[in-house]
Amino acid sequence: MKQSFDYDSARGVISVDGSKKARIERAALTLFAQNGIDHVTTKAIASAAGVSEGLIYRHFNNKEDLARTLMGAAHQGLTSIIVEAAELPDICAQIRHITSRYCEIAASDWMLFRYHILYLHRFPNISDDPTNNPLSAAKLLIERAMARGDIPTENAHILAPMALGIVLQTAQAKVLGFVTGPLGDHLDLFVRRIEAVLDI
Amino acid sequence: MKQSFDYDSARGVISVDGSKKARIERAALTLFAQNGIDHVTTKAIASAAGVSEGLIYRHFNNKEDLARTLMGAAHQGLTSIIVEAAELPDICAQIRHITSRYCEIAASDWMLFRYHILYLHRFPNISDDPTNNPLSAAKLLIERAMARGDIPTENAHILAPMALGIVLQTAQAKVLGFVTGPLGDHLDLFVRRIEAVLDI
DNA sequence: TTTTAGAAAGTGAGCGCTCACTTATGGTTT
DNA sequence: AAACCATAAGTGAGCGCTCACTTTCTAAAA
Repeated sequence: MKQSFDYDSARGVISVDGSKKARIERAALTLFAQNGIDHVTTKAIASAAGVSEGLIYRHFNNKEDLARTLMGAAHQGLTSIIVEAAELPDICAQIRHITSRYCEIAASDWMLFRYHILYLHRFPNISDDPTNNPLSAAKLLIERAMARGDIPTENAHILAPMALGIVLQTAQAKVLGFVTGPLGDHLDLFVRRIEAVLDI
Repeated sequence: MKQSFDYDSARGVISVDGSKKARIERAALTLFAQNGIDHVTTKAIASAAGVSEGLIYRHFNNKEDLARTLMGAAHQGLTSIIVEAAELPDICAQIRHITSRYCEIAASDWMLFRYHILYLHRFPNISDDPTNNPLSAAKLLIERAMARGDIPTENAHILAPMALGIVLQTAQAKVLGFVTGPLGDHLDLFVRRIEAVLDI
């Protein structure tokens, strides 16, 4: 089965060709993110995508498989941002890169971001791969910075969710309607506070 | 309708008498937190509570009403912790109090905590009341500390989710299985990093 | 204390309906 | 004609919820 939902790391968005499969994926992602997976019918996905219901089952085994595929793409995309950042020389540059890219995706594809935040926990097997998972990747960056002596040695395993949480919890507040406007408006604040959390 | 699910702020847990209504609520909370609201049938709730299915509808209008009542209790309980903290003299004491109580609840009633973290977004009308909502309450504490000159003036509206996120995102990591063991093990680290986020 | 009667609590079989998934049919390309 | 793609109609399992009925509680009347 062709994977048309590859993450385009150069542009920071999910690439979507004009194929019907891609239209199904985009329609499903939007509806899932807005209404919750269980409140979206396959008829509604087909209708929003402008295709027939049966076509969904030509490309995916079932609705859950579709939802999981979308989550896998989102998860992969967000993880790769952190993995890429390992190339950068110091932890400060890494933080700025990751934060900036996260804000970019939140702005350019809020539905993808929202879907990942709200429903990741529904697919436990996706995030339990320690090699492909934002928390593990972030932990690795932090541990390396500690080993280099760039930041004080501390419990990296707990600092990783804390650091990501600076951005993700603000995104959650945006989901709840508490925060309005683009996350990118607060990019500098994010970076400074993540540095504070890591005791830089 | 009698409200048997009042939050017991003296003990930090949800009080549950032996009534059948309370047993329905506890069974529903546990199943909802574990499996997601839409994957729990009313038959399963009744069975777990040891009552008939019809009894659920003597106490609640429908399944959604039950789920909303539970979320309201959880939300109220967690908000009141932050509101109570306003009595304390300085921001450091407030941070320690809130963090400590959050960890206590996560330990004593993890299902309640988990339910609140995972499904709050499903009930937008619950959190849009600015007088009864953890984010607003936290924002108020931060603004007052700024007014007193205890911490530098900054965007309190963004700092509030960041500060809560230190604990909540670690809790989310626990939901995902990345973090294991009680949150309370990291109480001191939480407090220090929240202070860092607020630039104390 | 006993009687009595209405209210409240409790039951569980089954109804109506939704929705994920299938399949028979029609159309298009090679 | 053969192979493939797409559709719309169809199906049945499973769900929330109802309702006729029973049991238990409460308290006033006798």
